[in-house]
Amino acid sequence: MGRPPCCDKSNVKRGLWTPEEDAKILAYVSNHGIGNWTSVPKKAGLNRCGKSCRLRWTNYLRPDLKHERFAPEEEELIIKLHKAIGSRWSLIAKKLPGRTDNDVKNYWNTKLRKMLQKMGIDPVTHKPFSQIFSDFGNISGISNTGNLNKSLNSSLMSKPGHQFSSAILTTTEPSCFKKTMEEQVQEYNPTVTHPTSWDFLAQFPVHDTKQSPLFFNEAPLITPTCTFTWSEFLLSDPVFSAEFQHQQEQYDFDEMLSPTNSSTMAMAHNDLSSCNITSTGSDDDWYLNRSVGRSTYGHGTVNNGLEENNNAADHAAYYSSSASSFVDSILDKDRELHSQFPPLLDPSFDYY
DNA sequence: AACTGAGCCAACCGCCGAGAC
DNA sequence: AGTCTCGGCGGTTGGCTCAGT
Repeated sequence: MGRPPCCDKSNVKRGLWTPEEDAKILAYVSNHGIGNWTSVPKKAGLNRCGKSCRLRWTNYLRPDLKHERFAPEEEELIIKLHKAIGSRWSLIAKKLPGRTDNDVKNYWNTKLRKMLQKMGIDPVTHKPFSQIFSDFGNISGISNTGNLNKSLNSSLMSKPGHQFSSAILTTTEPSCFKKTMEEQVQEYNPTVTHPTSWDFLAQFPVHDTKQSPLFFNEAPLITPTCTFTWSEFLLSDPVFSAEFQHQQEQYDFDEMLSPTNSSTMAMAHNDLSSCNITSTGSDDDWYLNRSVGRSTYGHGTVNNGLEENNNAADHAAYYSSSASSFVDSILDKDRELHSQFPPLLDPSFDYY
């Protein structure tokens, strides 16, 4: 039969590693090098699974690891590579010396993904939300609802509680997706000649009119089982997101990687250049080469926002710069909504 | 001071392909 | 040939920290 198991899973220590355990791993590796991890716990005097030892070494104890914060150029490279190859963290980490796949994955999930969402960019497709909804508006056949469902659920509704219910986004309930956005809005309100995503959303019944104003606390809206965040939809709307769109269009990684740019950008460029096909010609390398360098991101404001230490300040400045017009836009749009869809809104929420 | 919730990250889980037996 | 583990990987979770109330 096969090999014996590496350890008794039920009889090994789990959880956080102590400094003493780390010291044992380090001492063992320095004396014997990296070999068969299965035998490491026994030889090093540890009551741990070999797999756990390998992970501890790989993700934390390796001497070549960086433990400081991610640099702006690292952030940019992660975003660019993620756009190119998706969540293949080990491949991305290989392009970031001193970083592990776990590091990159954690950083993406806790920082970069949220940052892109705040900027109105779908972290899965790396497209502006408005474009997704534009594409969505053009969907006329049932065949595309699966992709739409995946895209919406994975990007816009990243939180568990922020998902479209299957009652809305499945092929078994296609009524609202068999027609285009325009068709549905105009069917509901023929006076709307050029419906936006806002108009499309407005046709759905309000969930609970006793709740506080929907715009400012992201209350569930569409149906009792169908929730989303207002801010994300506002970003997707052509009216509200005009400024965001402008910034996104300027966020062009191709230009960012231009040799004429700063040394930081040149550094990223050099790193990316190493992604190109080599003599080994692996599929992964081909994938990287094929995809990297064709991003449509802009740069400038967004680029500044990527800098860790200045992140909060830059984002605050970025958002506040358009705050008044943004609020005005909301109020204007709400007035319009009141006039076009009076049954949908509770008059008690007249907050302007 | 106590509580709460969000952010963060180390560690675990489960799957897969390769290879040992 | 079949069964099993190893090593690698991406996804997820548990628990710690800290800011806000």
